[in-house]
Amino acid sequence: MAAETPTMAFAPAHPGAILREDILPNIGMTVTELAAHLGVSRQALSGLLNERRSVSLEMAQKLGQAFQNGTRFWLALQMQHDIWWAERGEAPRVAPIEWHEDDAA
Amino acid sequence: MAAETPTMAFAPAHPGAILREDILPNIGMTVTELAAHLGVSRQALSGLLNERRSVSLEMAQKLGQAFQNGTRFWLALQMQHDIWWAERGEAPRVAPIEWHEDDAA
DNA sequence: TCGCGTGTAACGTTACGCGTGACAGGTTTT
DNA sequence: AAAACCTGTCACGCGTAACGTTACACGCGA
Repeated sequence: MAAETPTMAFAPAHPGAILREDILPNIGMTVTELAAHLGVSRQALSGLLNERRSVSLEMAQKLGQAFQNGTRFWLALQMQHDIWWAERGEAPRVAPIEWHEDDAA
Repeated sequence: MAAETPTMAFAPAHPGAILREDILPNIGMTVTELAAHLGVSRQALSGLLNERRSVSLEMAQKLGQAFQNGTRFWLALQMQHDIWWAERGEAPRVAPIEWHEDDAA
């Protein structure tokens, strides 16, 4: 797999993209209805769908319950996305610290 | 594996705990020195070590560079920790939405 | 035309990571 | 004993970000 590869060709999908492209078309609900169902504002869901907001812990919980794929699925998706972009910008550049793993159990 | 198990016996270690117990004792640096090395305030590092703050994206980048284990290591640790606690509190409780995966490629 | 779904901007609230300044207790060094 | 250092923690202000509410605009189908 390529998860640990330093440079990926393109950014991992934003959670909102997954929701918009893979899920929304298959549940027969409008954005307004889904928002109400999740217990969030229509704007909050819209912002996520259009990738203007990140998936928060609370949002991840709600999505995970609604679609039965758990909190971790959505949060990991967001993390993946964040890391990719973080590695593009100017990294803080910290000098490595040489150290040895502790062999004690 | 037990990662997806609904209920784990105890909480995954806080990132600060890993840093405090596994790393700090093996690098021969004081908290003050490490903070300076990372380019963060002593208070910020102290808060993390004592598990009063979470690992931010920026902090994860710095730790990952310093200890050569990457941003993802620290961020995933924090995520694991957050999820565990989120599942303990009162979940938002959202009704499941039945849906079918899209079979189209 | 009217109603509905959607995107978006503006405003205030809340939460949190962070830096700086400051104080206290403990340990080491002189 | 006194000075120097390490560490934890509190207070303050700042910047950022998610969220709800209100409001406006556009598109589409009835």
